[in-house]
Amino acid sequence: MAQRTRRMAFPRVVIESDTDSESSSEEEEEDEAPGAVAEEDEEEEVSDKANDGKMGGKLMDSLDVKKKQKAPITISLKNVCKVCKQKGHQAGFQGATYVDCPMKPCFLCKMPGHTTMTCPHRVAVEHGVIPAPCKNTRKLLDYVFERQLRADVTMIKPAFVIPDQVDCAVIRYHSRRITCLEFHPTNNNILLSGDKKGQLGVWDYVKVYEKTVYGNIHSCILNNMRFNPSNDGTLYAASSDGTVSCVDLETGMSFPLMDLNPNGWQGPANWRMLYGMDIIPEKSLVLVADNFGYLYLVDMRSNKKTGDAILIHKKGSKVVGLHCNPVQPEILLSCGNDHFARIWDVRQLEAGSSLYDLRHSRVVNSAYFSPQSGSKILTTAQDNRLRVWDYILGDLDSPSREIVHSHDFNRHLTPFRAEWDPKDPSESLAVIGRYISENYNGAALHPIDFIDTSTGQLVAEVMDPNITTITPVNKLHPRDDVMASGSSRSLFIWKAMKSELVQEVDEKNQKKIILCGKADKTNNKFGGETHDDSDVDTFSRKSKNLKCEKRESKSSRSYLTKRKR
DNA sequence: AGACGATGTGTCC
DNA sequence: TGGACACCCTCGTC
Repeated sequence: MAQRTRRMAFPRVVIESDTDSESSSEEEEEDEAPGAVAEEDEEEEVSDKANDGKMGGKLMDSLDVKKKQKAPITISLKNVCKVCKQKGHQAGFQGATYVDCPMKPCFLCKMPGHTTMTCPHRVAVEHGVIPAPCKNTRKLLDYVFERQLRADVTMIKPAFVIPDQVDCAVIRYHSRRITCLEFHPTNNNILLSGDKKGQLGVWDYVKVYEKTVYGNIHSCILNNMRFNPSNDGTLYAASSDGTVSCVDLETGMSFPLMDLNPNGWQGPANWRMLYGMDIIPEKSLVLVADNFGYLYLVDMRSNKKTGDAILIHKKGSKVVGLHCNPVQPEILLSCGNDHFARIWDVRQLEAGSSLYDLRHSRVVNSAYFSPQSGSKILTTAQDNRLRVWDYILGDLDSPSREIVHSHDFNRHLTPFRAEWDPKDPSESLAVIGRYISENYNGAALHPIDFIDTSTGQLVAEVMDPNITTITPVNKLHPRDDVMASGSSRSLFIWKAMKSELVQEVDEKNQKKIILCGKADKTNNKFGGETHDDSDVDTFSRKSKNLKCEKRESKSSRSYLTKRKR
């Protein structure tokens, strides 16, 4: 076409690296014919001798000559791929669909040869389920063993209940992104939220208006919270400021249980940050771990550290998660940046004394025992895989299952953590936010995924067209069919209800969306117009009108990749 | 509307 | 071992 002849008339741009190579760019350029490209080509000035498109000594010489002559060489990068910087294709959004760079391995499963869009773990091949080698090689004794070990866990999977409708929300509630959530252990309607600034939110989501943010407890990231088992009016919080605080929820008054930076800022090599935390009520112990690989035990009665810090992960690496077994609280599961999750016996803790080391290929964001029997383990790693071990007393050398799931974005977002549904009697349902977006009816949304960890199947993808931000923090209620989500600075409560019921409830009580903070543009599309500090919008069921239809082809996909044995 | 920057991890030298 | 730099679809602010 005209555009092409024009292109031919201008010298080809040669970028100064030899990677702009070979045949691929030539062929692909012919396919691509946006009008703007030709225009932009006019910006490109390259020496005449570069016409053959090959980089060689001659060309380098000529470039040198040009440099000496101070002739400006401008190279427009507008029509190169922003991912690989090569010509002939463009990565990025086309409408609400993100097109991947074909030169990179799949961003979802990390394997070369295809892109995220065509990844077998994303696209349904047969009724949405990838045939997996589910050969059952378990022996009879295994079943006897399992029944003894998990006597109270039903073997028959009940229907999963998915909280999939936004019931109420506080938009821009926190001043920084939300990092952790916790439901009150006895008061069903209270949600606690921590943020990157160290602030603690207390919200009664049934009364909706009753909300507080305590701002003076920590000076930076609130990483984990646990309730005091002997007084549910107080909460322990571990923060990147190096302290564990004990907070009175009524007053917001707090005192530090432990401060690892008593002398203040002594440079990054000395600043200790606390990440993982859990509690052993029977021993009145708070366990916390820091960014240098050490575990600390704090006595809740004396509020004093007991014993020395113990190196539980690679020296200098962050320990991001601690979880005590619900049945055997002395059995501790830790995980961190050294690519391991480790099982420990708290009664005989010393460096290198772990009972098992569960190897991962990248950083482990979280590791949890199953909530009722404590006999399974679920980990989230930054290699885009969830791993499940079905028995802690079985073979732990490799996971029973690896489930490919998009959650690897680690910077600028709170790390994704897959968590068990505490109410699921079969201990198989888990929830985790998804990083990668999907095109739902023209909107790019990041769903919250419910995954059956016993099969790898995606049970539900929950989203609302008004929530366009990623939702990395999700907590299922310990007793009610309710889920809390933290997305950026906002909190959402989801309920499991039939949509008519939601509508009915909303008509009775419409004011369930609270808008806080500045009213500038935001990705959360709830509201629109708002006023100063805090205002209330009708939950106008914009979301209902916009309610997205699931894409037919992907309505039941599986992320299962590998099943052992 | 577009630019910028706060940020963590991996890889290279 | 440590510094420099590269990063995929962020998100809020100016």
